[in-house]
Amino acid sequence: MSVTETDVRWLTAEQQQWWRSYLQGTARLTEALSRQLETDSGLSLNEYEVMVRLSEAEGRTMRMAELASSLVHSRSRVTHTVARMERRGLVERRACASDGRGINAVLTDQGMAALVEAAPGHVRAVREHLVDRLTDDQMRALGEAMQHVAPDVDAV
Amino acid sequence: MSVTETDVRWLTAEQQQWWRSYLQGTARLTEALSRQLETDSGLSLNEYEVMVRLSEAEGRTMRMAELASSLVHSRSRVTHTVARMERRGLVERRACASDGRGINAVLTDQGMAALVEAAPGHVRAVREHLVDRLTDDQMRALGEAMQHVAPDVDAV
DNA sequence: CCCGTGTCGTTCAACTTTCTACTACACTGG
DNA sequence: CCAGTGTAGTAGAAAGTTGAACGACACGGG
Repeated sequence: MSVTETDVRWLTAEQQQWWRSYLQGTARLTEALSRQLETDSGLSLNEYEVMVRLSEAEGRTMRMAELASSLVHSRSRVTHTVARMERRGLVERRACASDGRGINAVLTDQGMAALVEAAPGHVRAVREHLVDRLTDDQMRALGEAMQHVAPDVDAV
Repeated sequence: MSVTETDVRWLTAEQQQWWRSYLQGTARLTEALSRQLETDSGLSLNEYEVMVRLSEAEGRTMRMAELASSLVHSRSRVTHTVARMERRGLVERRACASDGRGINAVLTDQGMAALVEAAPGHVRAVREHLVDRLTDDQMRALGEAMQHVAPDVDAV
């Protein structure tokens, strides 16, 4: 039997409803968080995420590719982002001792300070727009559901 | 009492964990869906979303601003997106009879055809990466959680 | 040792999104 | 009927992202 239009497994009405809610919700949330960060701290959400990762890494240092895969960004994108941040003194780039191809991105003291200053407002916004509107059970359900997303194998 | 560092209501370890899962999950999901659409249908996720909205509207027609708020995009962004799509014959722009300022975006037959062709693959990807990995309860929980996101009042 | 293959990070150009300003029209109150 | 104010959509430049190609280095097999 050939695959025809009727063989498509469409979403049920319910599934579609929740899927739409998800789409709109993420869009609104991202929008709100970006705006807050940009307005209050002059940082983009991406830059903030970079700083968070670096701040938690050993020696506030990560390889570019590691940063990219953790952010689910292309290597090219991370190159640009880090370059911009370096110009502003938020991060530094250092050759990697153990791998001649590698570059380590390091969060500078200034970058760390910027993160410390930006964090409370960001966390407040995350609470305001999402966390505080959900019970702990709902928040866990949300997180657990999203953990089921397939890791993208063939990323750029 | 002044607001000091210690007054910040940080996320609990658990909340932070779910929040991270959410962030990574959405990133991966968006990435996967964009790639699938781009590869299989030559459409961006945004263009696809525009077409979905239009296809469901009365007369396959929507006002630009309506489209913008439904997509949670800026009006400017929608202007550009629709302009590009118009050049490809997917949509048309028509003056709005009832409001001299307004423009109606209309999904063309060609646009509808493109949507019909792209939809099965997209739905399959949504299932593969998310829906089929969740129980119906989990999917509902996800949708319900995201419905609690505050509608962004002061959007651009 | 060195070749083939693969990874790392960057570059450049094309493309998309954002930001700000602007024109045109709508609507309300005097 | 006509300010004043607000909304709809656009334009153009600046900023960010993508995708492909590239040089540099790593690494295993012959």
